[in-house]
Amino acid sequence: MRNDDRRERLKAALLDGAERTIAESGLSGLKARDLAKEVGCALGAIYTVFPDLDALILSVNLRTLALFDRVIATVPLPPEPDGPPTPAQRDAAVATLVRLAVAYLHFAAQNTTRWRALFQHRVTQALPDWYLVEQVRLFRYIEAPLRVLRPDLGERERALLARSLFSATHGLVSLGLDEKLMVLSEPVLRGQIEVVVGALGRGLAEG
Amino acid sequence: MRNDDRRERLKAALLDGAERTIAESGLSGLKARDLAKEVGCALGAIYTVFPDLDALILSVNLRTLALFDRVIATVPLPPEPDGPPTPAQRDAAVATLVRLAVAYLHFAAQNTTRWRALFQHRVTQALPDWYLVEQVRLFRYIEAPLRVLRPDLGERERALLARSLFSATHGLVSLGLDEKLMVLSEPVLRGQIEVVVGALGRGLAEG
DNA sequence: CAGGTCTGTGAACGTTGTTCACAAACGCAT
DNA sequence: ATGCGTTTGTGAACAACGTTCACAGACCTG
Repeated sequence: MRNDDRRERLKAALLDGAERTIAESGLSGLKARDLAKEVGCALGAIYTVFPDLDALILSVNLRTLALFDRVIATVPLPPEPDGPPTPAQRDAAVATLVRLAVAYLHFAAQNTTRWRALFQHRVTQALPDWYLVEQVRLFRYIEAPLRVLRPDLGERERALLARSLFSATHGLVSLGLDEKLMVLSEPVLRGQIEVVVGALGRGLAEG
Repeated sequence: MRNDDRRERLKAALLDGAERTIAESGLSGLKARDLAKEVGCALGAIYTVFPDLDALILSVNLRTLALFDRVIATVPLPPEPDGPPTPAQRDAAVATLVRLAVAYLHFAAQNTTRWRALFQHRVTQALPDWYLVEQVRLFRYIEAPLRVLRPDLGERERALLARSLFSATHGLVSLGLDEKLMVLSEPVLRGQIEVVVGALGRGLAEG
């Protein structure tokens, strides 16, 4: 029992260390030897807890997703009317979409490297189930305002559209914060998100 | 002179080989030793033409951008009315935006690995000027229909909005073709792009 | 053709992630 | 408490990578 305990503590220490390093220097800054030195274990000890560094990174990414989930959960969702929405309800739903997108931007801007690791990390083998489950959970937040804007859509179509709205927002944030194109400041980027997501929401409602 | 000639031929051979390898196995499949063997030169010869592999990749990426430019140039752009646009002109502009986005999707789907290399490749140092110039050139295609939809915007605001529209479309395509979320088929993705970019265009016009 | 310059060569270097024979620590029965 | 089998952590060793560099050979020039 004492042994399992140590194993758990080693795992936690590795996750903490890896998270800190990624937050500080990005994914490419994570080196097996440095990490071992940081947590005070042997190089090989890492591989007694995780099959490889990819699995470790995936676990760190899960932490990031959970952190984001706690942030996004604070965005108030609109009540869902039964019939076709009134103009005011429509505007409220659009505003919710914008708030969700801005929350995403804010999180990405405040946790740039950790957030980048979520997407920068290319996967070699199939992703574990818990990773996909967490993703679907996050999409549900988008589905609520969509139910107001497009009550005509079926469950499946709405889920697909939610994913697309996330993808579009992610593109805005991702390329906005990327050095590859010119980096935009968060306020400018927020303005663009308000314009684009706002237009998107209004366009969806009338379509 | 004969010497410069050989140098040019070596450069072209390296670019061809690297392009082929990237198209076949992605960025991570590009290895200095394999490339040298493929083009029949010594390992060190690569570094007489390019300072490092990053520069080589950047040159391959420029080729990809040029290839895409030839594709996107075939999309017909709407004539630009002087005053406020008629509803028909507005619809035509929206249709152009959708066509541009679909062309982007189609190119990405047909040249997946080459296209991925454009964004997967994280840059360490500042990007060369010619790279940025090419990017701006591509944004111009989006600016034309925007001029119809939003004649009220200034040059700078319109350029920014064009960039944002590209970013949103890129997000749709990028995550749509990514294995990290579930991969969508090109037809499904095209449908989503039509819905989202269409709504976006209409929402922009009325806003 | 001789001399100097430039260029391609591939062995060698430093850094990676990952493995594995061995030693140390642990748990349990005596 | 003590001994013994098992499990666990160790870090040297391995393979693969990008990059460098002393040297040998090819090239141009007088």
